[in-house]
Amino acid sequence: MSSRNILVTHALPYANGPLHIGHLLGYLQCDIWVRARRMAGDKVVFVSADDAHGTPIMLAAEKAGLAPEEFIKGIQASHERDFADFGVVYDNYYTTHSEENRELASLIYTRLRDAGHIEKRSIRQLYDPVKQMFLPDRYIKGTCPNCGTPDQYGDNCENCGATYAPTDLIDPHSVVSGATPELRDSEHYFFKVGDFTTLLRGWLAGKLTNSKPVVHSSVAAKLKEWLNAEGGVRDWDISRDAPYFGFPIPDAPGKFFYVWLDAPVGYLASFKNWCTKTGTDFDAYLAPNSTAEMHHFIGKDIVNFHGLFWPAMLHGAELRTPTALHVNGYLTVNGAKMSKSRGTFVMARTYLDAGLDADYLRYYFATILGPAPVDVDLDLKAFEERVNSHLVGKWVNIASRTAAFVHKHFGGKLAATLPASEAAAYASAAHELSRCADQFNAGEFAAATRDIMGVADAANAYVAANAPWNLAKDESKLAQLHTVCTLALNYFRLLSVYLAPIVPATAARALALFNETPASFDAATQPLLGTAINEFSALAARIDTKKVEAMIEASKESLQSGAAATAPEKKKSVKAAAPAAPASDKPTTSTDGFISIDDFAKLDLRIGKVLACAFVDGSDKLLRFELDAGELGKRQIFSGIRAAYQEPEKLVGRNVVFIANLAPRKMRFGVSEGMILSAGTGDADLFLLDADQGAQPGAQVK
RNA sequence: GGCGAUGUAGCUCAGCUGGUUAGAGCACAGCACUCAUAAUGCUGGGGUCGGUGGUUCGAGCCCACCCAUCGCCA
Repeated sequence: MSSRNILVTHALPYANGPLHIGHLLGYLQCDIWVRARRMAGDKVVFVSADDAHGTPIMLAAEKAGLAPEEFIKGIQASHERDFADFGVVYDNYYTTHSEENRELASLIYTRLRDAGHIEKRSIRQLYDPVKQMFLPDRYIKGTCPNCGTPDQYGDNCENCGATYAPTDLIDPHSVVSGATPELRDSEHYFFKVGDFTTLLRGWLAGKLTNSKPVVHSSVAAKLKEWLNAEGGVRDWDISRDAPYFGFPIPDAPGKFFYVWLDAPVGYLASFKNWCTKTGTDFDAYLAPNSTAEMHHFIGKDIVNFHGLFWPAMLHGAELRTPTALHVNGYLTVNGAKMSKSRGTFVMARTYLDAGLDADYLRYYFATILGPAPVDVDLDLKAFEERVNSHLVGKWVNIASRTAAFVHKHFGGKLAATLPASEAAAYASAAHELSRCADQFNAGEFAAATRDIMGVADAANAYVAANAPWNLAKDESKLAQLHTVCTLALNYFRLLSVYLAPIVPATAARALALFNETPASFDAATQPLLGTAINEFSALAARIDTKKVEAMIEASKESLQSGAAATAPEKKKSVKAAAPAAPASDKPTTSTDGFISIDDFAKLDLRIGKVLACAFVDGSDKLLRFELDAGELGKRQIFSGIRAAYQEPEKLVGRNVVFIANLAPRKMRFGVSEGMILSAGTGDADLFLLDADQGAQPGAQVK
């Protein structure tokens, strides 16, 4: 049994929105790896944090009418709940907006500065004179200088794909204030990454890790490309001007660390926070000569930060460099980029709310994950089939079809011994799966699940070949029956042990059959004999297609309610159908049950005067309303309240309340342009909301 | 435009440093079984391994060029 000391992190989720299943790909991969290392006997410290700084968060908080510190707390709570519910368990989950992080970031910066690796120079940037702040490229829009398409972002054109500087835009304007930005000079601080080219080449070649590769070969190729670029690795701009939500740079008034400087430092800050709580020696892991390992799980979009800047920063600050980067690709759904209109941009919470089991997504991801940073696909049909077939049909079924015999004929006890042939069969299977520990270690999850299912197939074939249901009919063959069931249940136990890192909750229930908990791979080396087992009860249900459909449907709906209000900052995030990209901007959404005033403001509630109301031919639920909405004109709205209002003509003249900016919905009887509000439980128990006399049609409800 | 990754049965993928008739799972067809959450077992159909041209006694695996997809950079 090995006994490595390992510090593990995954990319920090950005604190401006909820997690989606693309994020989960990398996080679950990381959690599976951690669990597998622990079961192999290693000591693992698994830490993470919310990435809480940067312009997008500052502006999102402002929009929500909250201080950034308050804003990020709500987001973090939602992240932590999602992680817990997907079985991702940390030793410490923290935030980059912490005292430890401020100290560490400052320390690293100061050491780099004192060693001469920081340089100041003036750069020219677009400035928003109204908002009085410098604007990141994404916060400037204008007409593409290449093809003339209007309303394009400051870094590239969606239409022709051209890339350019925001200063090249024709008719540029700030998406924050709408003002025309002006060019201004500002002094910025740069980290001279190029000073560390030799170190980085050596690190990539494994010279600091006893020749163990630090990244997958394809990632190494990419990093070498950057290292070999003409003119070397360029200096990295690490400062931002106030106002900025982040840490001030020591001795540099008005300057703040760029979010990407303190984000990876956040790994260490979370770890340090844990060290303090547990009395662990931080330096034992972080000193340059440490024998502990440091592994980072990241998405392929942030390889440059972790494969160039980060090792250079660490080394320059006299800290150890990472042992390995585990890079995952993007997640596509049904073969295409996650899409809000197709309902495949699924939030982690939406998956759970649809009633789907977290372990099922973990398992599916495991079956498609390898060590290469390639894009993988969540094919929803394959997801159902594979989970149903592998977990329910193969694995759980082994216990389901044999445990009852043990209780019925043998008092619930496994046989005390196995005949030589059965003992050998078990040993062979256990030996075969023992290599899974290495497969998990190498990130070969797909290979591991293939091998595990191979043993499950063999176990089912064994049961079929020995037909215990026939043996049970013959008194003289009961011993043989006992043997068959005992071996089959031991196969089941063996499989449960090796599946435990992937489907921890289900495996825990499985091993509870034997009064065991998933602890180590070694536990499965020997079969369990002579002991009592518990009654078998269903461990895993087949996926109901309707739940998957409901999840897709719910994902479509979340678009409709949020689309209108978040216009300025939605595009870039669609591209990142993927892992945590800490500096990307995603639409802001509410978190833990509370909504912000901003969320409320998205609803355009209005008074509508009922001009006409009648039954709808062909529907026994709907009433067709025609409303006078004042400045908004006339609206046709279908409302399912017929059971409560049998005489629709009597509603004419009332002032009802309706949602004016609900996305129009095409129905069989026409387009419904909003939703009329009523109170009650449904059917006949529904009461229209209305306003007192005097309210004008079209008046806003606030 | 430069560079990189990927491209193997309907789908998802294995194929180690080149070596006999290219594999698995799912899906599909037939048969068997009835212990089990209609789960399981057996059998079968199905691929000129993106294309072309090379190297080699021999290439899915090596080389060159091309095509497609994705990405990085300018």
